[in-house]
Amino acid sequence: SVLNHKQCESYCSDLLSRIALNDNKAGMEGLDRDKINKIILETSKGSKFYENELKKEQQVNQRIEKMMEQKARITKEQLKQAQAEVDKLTCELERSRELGRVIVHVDMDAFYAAVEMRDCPELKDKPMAVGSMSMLSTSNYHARRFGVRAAMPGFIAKKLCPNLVIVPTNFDKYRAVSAQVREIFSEYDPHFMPMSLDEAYLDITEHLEERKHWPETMRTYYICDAKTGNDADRSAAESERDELSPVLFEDSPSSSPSLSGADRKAEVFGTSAEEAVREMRFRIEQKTSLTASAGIAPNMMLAKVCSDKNKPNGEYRIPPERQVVMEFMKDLPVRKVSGVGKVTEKMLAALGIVNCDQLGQQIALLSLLFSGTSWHNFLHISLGLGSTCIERDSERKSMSTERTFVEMSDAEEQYSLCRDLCQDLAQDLQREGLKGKTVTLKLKNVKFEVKTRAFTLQYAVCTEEEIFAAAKDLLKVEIDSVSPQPLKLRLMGVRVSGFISAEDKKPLQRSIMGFLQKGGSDSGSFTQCAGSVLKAEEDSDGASFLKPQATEMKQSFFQRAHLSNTNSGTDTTSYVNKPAVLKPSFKISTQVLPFLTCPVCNTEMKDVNLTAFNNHIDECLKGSAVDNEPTHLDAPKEQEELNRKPPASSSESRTLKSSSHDPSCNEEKPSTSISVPLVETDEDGDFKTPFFSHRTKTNGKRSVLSKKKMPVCESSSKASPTTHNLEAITEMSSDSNGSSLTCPVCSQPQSTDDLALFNRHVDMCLNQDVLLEFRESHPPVGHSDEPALKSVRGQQGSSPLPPSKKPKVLSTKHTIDKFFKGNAGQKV
DNA sequence: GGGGGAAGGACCA
DNA sequence: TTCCTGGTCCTTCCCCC
Repeated sequence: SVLNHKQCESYCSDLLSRIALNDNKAGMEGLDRDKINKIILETSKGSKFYENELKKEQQVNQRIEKMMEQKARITKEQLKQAQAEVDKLTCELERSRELGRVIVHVDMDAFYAAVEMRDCPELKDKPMAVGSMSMLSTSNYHARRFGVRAAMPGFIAKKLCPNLVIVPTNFDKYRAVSAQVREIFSEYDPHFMPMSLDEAYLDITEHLEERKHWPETMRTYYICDAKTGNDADRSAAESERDELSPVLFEDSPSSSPSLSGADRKAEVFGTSAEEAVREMRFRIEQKTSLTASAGIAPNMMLAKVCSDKNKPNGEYRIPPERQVVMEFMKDLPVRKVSGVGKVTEKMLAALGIVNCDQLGQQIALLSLLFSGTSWHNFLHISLGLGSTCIERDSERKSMSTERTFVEMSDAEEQYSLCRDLCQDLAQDLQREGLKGKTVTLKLKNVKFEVKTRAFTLQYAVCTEEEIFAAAKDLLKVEIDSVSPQPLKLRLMGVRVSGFISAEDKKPLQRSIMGFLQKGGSDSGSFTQCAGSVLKAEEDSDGASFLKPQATEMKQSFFQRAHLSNTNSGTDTTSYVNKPAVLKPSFKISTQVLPFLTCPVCNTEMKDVNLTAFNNHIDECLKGSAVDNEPTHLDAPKEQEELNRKPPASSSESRTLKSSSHDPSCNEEKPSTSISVPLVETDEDGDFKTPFFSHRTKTNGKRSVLSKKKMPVCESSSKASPTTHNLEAITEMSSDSNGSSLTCPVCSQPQSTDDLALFNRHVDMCLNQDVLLEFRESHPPVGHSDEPALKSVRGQQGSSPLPPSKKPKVLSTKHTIDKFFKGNAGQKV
């Protein structure tokens, strides 16, 4: 309402470049673009999608503005220097120009649509498309005359062509046809490079060499009987052209133009590249009743452009001569080149560059405005250069799955969907035997804004649990970041990337059980145990909080565990007696261990199930926190009960966390872990205990245990939650008259006549180096000078972690990490 | 300053 | 009423060593 007419026009023209018809496709020449664009615009206008496209367009315009400002600042001298550099590079590129390879790009014509038309001949003469009302995958050439094309929503296509028939996709069918086509490709190049179900690059150089010596019989193909598929026994009548080209494109050339008589039965193909490719297309057509187009050139870039030249059912060849290549490139619009999309096209157009000839003339300028990668690419294009080596067996870099749905605002539903996606992805990964380190969550909100949030683990993962453990934390941060408003999503995706190489796939890490078992043989890799044995520490609401550090922590723990175990030959059972100190944030599995001592009530348990042990500790902590009294159950009785108990659900398990009973406690504040030891330092921050002499950067405040009860959540600069927590534990461990206390580290009863003495004992029990580092890097929660976590992307709207979530388990990471580092090979 | 992770975006079929 | 899915690569920002 505030825009004037001119601005409106400008906005519309801006938008047109983004959502207007892209007629850069075969079969779409000479359309009434204005009319089509008007319909597209009217149908789209006002939608969230439209608004988002407008926003993106404005961003591109800003980029262009910046670029133009930059251009205005370029001096003649700079340009001259740049030109010299470009000339030098051009000479080098010319010297290394390779014209000796014969590269072919084969592309099936309107593939999905053609398959559907083949299988349902009544569609042949109708405008049709494959896809849904939301999105079309492809359209036939009848539909293209109406402006209907791939990547267009079906409802817009229906506006353009009300009679359009939309057929749902059937990928199993397309895959089967694709396999047939690929069989033929492999006969011309066994190492061909498939790009998708319907296209591939081939290097037929070797084939042509051999082909030269082939007798005619090896280059003769009989016309297939379309009814029986038998290509050895055919009558002349069955070889009518209708059967040769049964499906599509009445105007297109046949792949067998020489066949034009009643006695046509066989086709003899020559030895040239064109003939070999025509033969290949002929065979594809005979085998599948579908047509393909092809480009033949000295490199992949040119071959790709050529395959589009005579679509459908045609081929085009650029001979291996520099002059011809340059001539071909001269008038070629930059947008025809693979890799130049609408944004690049628009930016180049702003500089007056539309075709490749203009591109070549402006490389010096481009070298000052674009990145090195970009302008090098432009230079290659302008010279008609491209890859001459088809990358064989290139490895997959990532795998993902995503789903679009109607608006979803319910967090529980979102977590559930997230798990489903992780499950699907895990199955795909396992099917291909892949494991990756980076888990990425992709979210698209109802405004069509896309966000990706990634976390890189230290070890590769592939199971549903492992992937979900990371993905759900990423999701939680996003949900929390808009809380109390709901996160309104329309798409969610999960990706795993950073695949490990074959040699890395060997299990390097022992599982926690392997670690805990006496002389235990490794039961598997870390990744196997990570999902099933370990669980991220869980928040009171049952969902784990986001903590990339936590995952790192888990891994550090295992790494250390492994190192200490394998490097030193430590008796692993020696750790078993003190599991609570080592891994307070972990849920422990159902493995039965011979001997465990509860660090809270000091009960010894024999042959106890670890989950049950965990539950016991939870109960002890809970009971103590609520009652402020130690929980002392009759050990044998309790053990019996524990062994009967089923494993706790992940949402219930909060191992070794003390919970707050202070009504003033902000629920955002994390409950704290007992993992961080107390440290006693002198005024300079040096440790008082004799065997630690590091100087700390902290203020040297002395942490002491006091009998005075302090609320766990009351975090201040005076007392860290760690102090409170240990205090709580200590209180829990004291007997009723307070004359003795159980050390939470060594579990030995200690006299409490002198609390300072008890404090010192605890200090001695702990590796204080741990706390030193912890305190240096992680000030207590709520500390006034706590640094705010910075957003990774700064201005780009990424969500910083909620401050309250940060230090929860960082302590554990350092504790455990350092603990093992400092105690490798020692008994704890 | 370089390496590497995270996030966003361009581009492709 | 309704604008996908799955992939690669590049750029930018930021942190850490």
